[in-house]
Amino acid sequence: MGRSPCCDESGLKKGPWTTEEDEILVRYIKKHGHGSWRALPKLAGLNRCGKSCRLRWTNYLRPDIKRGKFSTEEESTILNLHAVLGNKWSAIASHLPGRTDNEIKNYWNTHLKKKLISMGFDPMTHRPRTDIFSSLPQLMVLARLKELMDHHSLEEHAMRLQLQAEAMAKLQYLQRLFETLGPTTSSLIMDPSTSNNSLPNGLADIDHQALKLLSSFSQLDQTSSCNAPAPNSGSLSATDIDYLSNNYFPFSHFPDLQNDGDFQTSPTEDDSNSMVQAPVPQLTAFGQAGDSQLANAAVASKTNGDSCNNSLISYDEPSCSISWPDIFLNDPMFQF
DNA sequence: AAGGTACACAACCGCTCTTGA
DNA sequence: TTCAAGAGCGGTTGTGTACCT
Repeated sequence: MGRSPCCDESGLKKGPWTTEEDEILVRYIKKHGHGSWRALPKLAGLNRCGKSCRLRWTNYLRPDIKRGKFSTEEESTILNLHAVLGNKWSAIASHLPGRTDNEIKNYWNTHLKKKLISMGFDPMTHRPRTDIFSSLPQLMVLARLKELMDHHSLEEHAMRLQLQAEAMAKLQYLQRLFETLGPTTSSLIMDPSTSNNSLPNGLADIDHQALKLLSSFSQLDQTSSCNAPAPNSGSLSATDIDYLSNNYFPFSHFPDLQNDGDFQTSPTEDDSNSMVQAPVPQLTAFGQAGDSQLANAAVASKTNGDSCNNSLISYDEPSCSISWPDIFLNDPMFQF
């Protein structure tokens, strides 16, 4: 291709636009439409290159542009879409009426990326950072500092921290375990038709090990709404998984460390009650997303008001993605 | 009050993709 | 099929402003 840039002619103005220039551009486009951007500056009487005019119009002057702060719902939508699309700002912008790709890109770089990093997630992969354990003690201490000051003695809190750190380590280990097992096993586990507590030969030991780990969580934090009975020992059934995902995790604000998406929760009407009691962050399993699915994702995260269910989006062909429920976005722990 | 620093956001740059001759 | 113009996209930079020392 190799084409010289449109703006390399000398004498054309660069830099910030003045209100006068804005008025000229808006007046011209309202009257004539933009037509050929390259020809526009000359016709409108602007000493700018066509590209600069186009950018100014599309990113700033267009009448349908929504300005002002991003809402929590918009944040959630951006996070969900970014988890699937990556830095496809224009594609993300197409699901946020009135927002430009440039605006979303800037907002991501200045706010959301930092927020994810502070939560211990890689902003590109949306997965827990592998070095999370290096900062785990600090994170735990910070997160619970206020609670410590308000409610607990030092000794009591130290014990709780220790137990929860241990649980976190186990949780991470469990996650790796499921990653190792791979999607086939995961889907077997999650498939209701396999709820007869069976797994392929050779996996039973690992499964049993995982269950033991999970069972140990129930003893860590009796106060975190673990009123339901512990699951039976043996293989993980779909019922067990439901139970575990709704009741077991002691961290009310810690995301499910789901990695490979075939291991997905499939909430039912009945589940919703227990979720209210135990607000465990939920998974989003995006399909091999076509635009309609992405649109659904955006709509779902916008229209569902309940913070616990806000990100309960599932598709026929789950892939891998963590969603970002409003519970994080609203959590003072992650405000900065 | 002055200088330094960090942050937010508008704008630019350079590349790729699309389209039409 | 080739080539050039037009348009779009994502990454980066520049600038204004708020905050801190």
